[in-house]
Parts: sequence; structure tokens; C-alpha cells
Amino acid sequence: MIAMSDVYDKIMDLAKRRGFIWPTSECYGSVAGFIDYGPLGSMMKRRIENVWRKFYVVREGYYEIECPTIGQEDIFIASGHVKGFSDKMCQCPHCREYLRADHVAEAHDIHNASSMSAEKLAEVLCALCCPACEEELGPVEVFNFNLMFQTAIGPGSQRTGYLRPETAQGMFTDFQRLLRFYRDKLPFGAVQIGKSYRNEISPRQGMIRLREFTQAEAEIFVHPAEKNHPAFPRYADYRVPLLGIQQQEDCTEPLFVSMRDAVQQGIVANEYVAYYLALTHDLLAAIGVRPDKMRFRQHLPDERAHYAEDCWDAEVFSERFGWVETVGIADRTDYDIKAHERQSGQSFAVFIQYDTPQKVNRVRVTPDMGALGPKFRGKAKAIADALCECIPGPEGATVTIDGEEIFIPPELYKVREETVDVPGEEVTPHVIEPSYGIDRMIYAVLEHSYDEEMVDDEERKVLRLTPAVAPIQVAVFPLMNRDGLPEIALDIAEKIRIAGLVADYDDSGAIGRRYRRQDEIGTPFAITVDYDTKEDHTVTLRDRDSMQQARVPAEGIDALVRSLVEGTRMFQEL
RNA sequence: GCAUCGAUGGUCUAGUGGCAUGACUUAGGCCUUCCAAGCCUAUAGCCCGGGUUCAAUUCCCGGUCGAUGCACCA
Repeated sequence: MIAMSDVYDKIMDLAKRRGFIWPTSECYGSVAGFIDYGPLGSMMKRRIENVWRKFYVVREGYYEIECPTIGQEDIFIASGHVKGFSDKMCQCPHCREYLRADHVAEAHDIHNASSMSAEKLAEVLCALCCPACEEELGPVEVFNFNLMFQTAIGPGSQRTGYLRPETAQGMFTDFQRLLRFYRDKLPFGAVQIGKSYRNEISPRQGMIRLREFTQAEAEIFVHPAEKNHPAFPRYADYRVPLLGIQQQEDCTEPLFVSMRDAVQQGIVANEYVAYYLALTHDLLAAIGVRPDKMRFRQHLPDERAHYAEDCWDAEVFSERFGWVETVGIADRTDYDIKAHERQSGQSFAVFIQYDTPQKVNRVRVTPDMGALGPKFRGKAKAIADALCECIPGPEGATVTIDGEEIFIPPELYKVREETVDVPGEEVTPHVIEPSYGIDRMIYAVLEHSYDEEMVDDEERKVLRLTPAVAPIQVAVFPLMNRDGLPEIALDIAEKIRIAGLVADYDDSGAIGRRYRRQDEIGTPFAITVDYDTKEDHTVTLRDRDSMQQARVPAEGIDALVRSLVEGTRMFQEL
């Protein structure tokens, strides 16, 4: 193994040269925080997204939706992004440093700075010194820097729109439609894979902090009192490294426990969260993130959103960036749904029918409108409504209308005690949210797959991508570019393409060079047509990782490669 | 955003106030019977804008991108 000191540089160099990732619009000089996926990168990204779909859409049955990347202001008022997704900042007039206004104040022992208004903060800051240049700040303007990209919808008197900072809101705003789609039953889930946007102040770290990035998010709506995942046994014995609050406080190694134990011991809040911790571990491993470079870190109480019951980040270790948050898994309770109910004025409740209707005794007041009407005239309706809500005493009932207490004698209404059937109840669902950063997953896979080794005194660069995510699954070569070999090879490549795989045909240069080209872009298998092929209709099949070759019949090679790519057969068994 | 440093074909690199090196890669050809062999040929470059100068890739200023530190990271 060769020293991987600057593995990031090597990967980004490879990614640029071979068409995985490019700086965006290079002819105009690029923009930080934006990247282009080249031909191989796009294919790899699509394949990673498809692995994700296999887990969430196919297996979990949470169907995918697709919402606009631009949303109207109400959405983000409800979500809290308009107000909360911004920082109060100011600029030092002396050194022109941008400062977090509340942080400066708090550094000078001024409490509650984060809850102060901009005006109040400016007042407080006036007498304080800049932490950068130590000059007195004096009168400064405190302004909000919102991390959302703002835009205008339509011409003329325009409505404000924002580029979404997360895909999640689409699942919330479509909640009522989704509920009907799933025929009014909990639990159900919906997912979305798409672009999100955050106007980061200073994006660095290449593709780790982007201003436009791809998220894959699932919102799973569950009954608030039923947080046991129906398929929990699937992962009950699955073990993942958990860096809980306790381990972080004690600075100890992650616990390696089964999901069953994690829930029983109260490390993880409930089965749902635990289930998606395990599923995430499973999924990341399936795309090629190394299990020994993965851990799940629980949010500490002060970094967790106040409404979140439990929150974990899947972190992936990078030689360059250390532990990188790649997936967030949170129990967001009913916060989002309640917020959209308030903002939209609509009910997002779910009516849950009981197995058998419950018998409930209750007192029912029936106002005698024939008597109330003539007596109270305009107030009669309000009094009648109030009577229905109150519990009358033996002497009569007292209701309050517009602050005025009115006594209603018993002869103006009837009281009946009755037993009614209550068929069910309305609940506000809780939301379990696994949220994946696709771009970071891609980077992690590239970094964990990159390898160098010496072969015959030459450095061999190889991306050990799992076949499930490799952009090109098989290469087909004629050993010589003559004697009818290219025709046979082209024919094989065509058959493989018909079988649904991406095959790269290459007849240029020495055979070893062609193998190396494919090694560098992670193509797991290569087929070479040689002179024996003409005699006995066999070809060599070469395995990228071992560089071993097997002689196999040309007939059926398409099905064989397909099963190798799908993992139903292994090369070593050939 | 601030400070420091950097930017030469796709990649790595030499060098310069006056015709810009070499290697690798790539493409075409010759050769070649399984892991970057060899030979011939070709393509391709001084980050962008302004200034100084007869002349700027080179010097100066501004910007972009990248690295590092600070700040920021719901």
C-alpha cells in the first residue's frame, strides 16, 4: 500500500482527468461551491441513487415524489428557514471582517445575545471591540445573512421565492395528498431525490460543502404512540458503531451494539431511528463506503434542534477531512406538520379508526331554541353554542358571552346522558427523517475505493468500485486490432449492452494499457477476444481487483457478466 | 469575507521583459498473440481584466479558482 497522504488531490486529479467531477463552467472561471458531474460521474451518481432507491422505494415501499426546487415564501416561513436559517452579522468598519454579531456580544459576557433584535444588538455592539483587530466597533449595521437563495416568481409585483434548502419540505407540503394516496393509514413514507441549495458563506473542501447539492431524503410518517418499526426484526441483530452522547462525554470509543440492545438500553430513542441507523450502515456499505470508516454520532442536546427527540449523523472518515457528516437520521416529532398546519390553516391530522368503536358516556346539552330565541335575540346563537360546550350545574348554567356572564335556568335546555360510539381519534403523526447527502457519499466512495499498487515496477491506480456503482461495468477488447478479432469483440459488446449493462469497447494500444485505463475508472470486469476465441469460442474474463483471468465460453458471456455485476455469482467461483 | 501563498498543453514540469522546454496522456500510422513495450507523425498551453512598456506569460493593480489560517457551517 502506498502512502495516501494526499489522497484527496489524487482523487480529484483522477476525477477531473477521467470525467467524474469537473469545476463548473470552467471557461468562465468556475464558481466555488458548484461542481459539474462529467460522463462517468453522472453515471456513478445515478447508480448510487438507484441503490438508494432499491433500499427505500423498492424495499421499504416509500414512493418517490418530485417537487419544484423553488418554493414560495410561506413554505419556508413555516419550516423556520426564513427566520432561523440566517445569522445576524455585522462588518467591522476598521478591518472589514465579517462577524457573527451575537457571538461577539456573547464573547463580552452579554447574555441572550442570540435572541436580541438586530437594533438591540447594534446598540450593544457599539461599545465593544472587534475580536479580529481589537478596535472599538462603534456604530455598525447588524444585518441578517440568510443562507437561502432568494428569487422572484413572475414579473411585476413579484412573489418572493426561495431555492429550497432541503428536499424535505415537499413531502410535508404534499402531506394531505400523500395521506390520501396511502389510503389514510399510518405509517407511510415518501422520498425525494433532488437538488437543494444553500448560499454558504465560504464553501471550501471541494465537493464536501456545496452551494448546490443532491439530497436523498425520506420522511416517514408514524403514529406518535407507535414507534416500533414493523420490519424491525430485519435489523434487530445488526450491529453498528454508535457514538452516543455518553461516549462523547466520556471520550470513549463507539459502542458496537445490536439495534435491539441499543433500543432496549435507551441509547437510541426508538425502533424507527434504530432501524434506519442499521439500514444506513447497510446502504453505505453496499455502495462501497468502508465499514471500518463509518460511525454513527448522536447529536448532543445543545446541537440538536429543540423539537427533535433523537438525532444521529452517519459520519464517514476521510483521510483529508476527518469525520464527515454524510447522513442525518432524526425523529423530528410533529414539529414540521404542526408548523405547516399553523401556516396554511389546514388540518394535517390523521384519523385513526379504533379496532372496535369505543363506548363513551357523555353529557349532551340540547338548547331549547324556541325559548332562547325570543329571550336573548341576537345573542341566542352564541349562548346555544356555549351551552353545548359547558357542563350545567343542578341550578342551571352560567355562560360567558363577550365577557358578560349570563345565567341560563334549566328550563331553557335539556340535559341528556348518553352513550356514544367513538370510532377513532385524530392524531398528528411524527416524522422520522433519514437525510442523505449524495455528493458526500460519492466522495466517500471515491476516496475509499482509490488504491495504488506497484505492478512490475509501475504504479497501478485502481478504483475498487463495487459493480453496483461502477459507471462502466465491463470493457471488451480485441487482443489485436485485426484478423477478425474486432468484429467478434464488437459483437460481444453489443450483446452485453442488450443485456442492460454499460460496456466500453476499446481496441487502441497495447492490451495492458487498456486494462489500466479501465482500472483507473473502476470497471470491474474486462473481456478479451484472442486467437483462441476463433478456434474454441472462449474469451478471457479478467477481474479488476485480483487481475486474474478466467477462460469462459463466449456464448452466454452477457448473462454471466450480468450475474457477476448483480452479485449473484462470484468471479472466484469461475 | 479577511490574511498569506500559488496558478505554464488533459496531467506533471523547464524557463523567460522579445521564436515557450521536456515527459506522460490523447489521436493517426507501423509494430505487437494478455497487463501502461518500441518507432514515426499529429493535436494541444503561459487563469481572467486593467495598467506600465516599443514589447508582458514574466513587472504592478484588481478579480477568479485552489491551498492554509481566521471567521462561518440551520
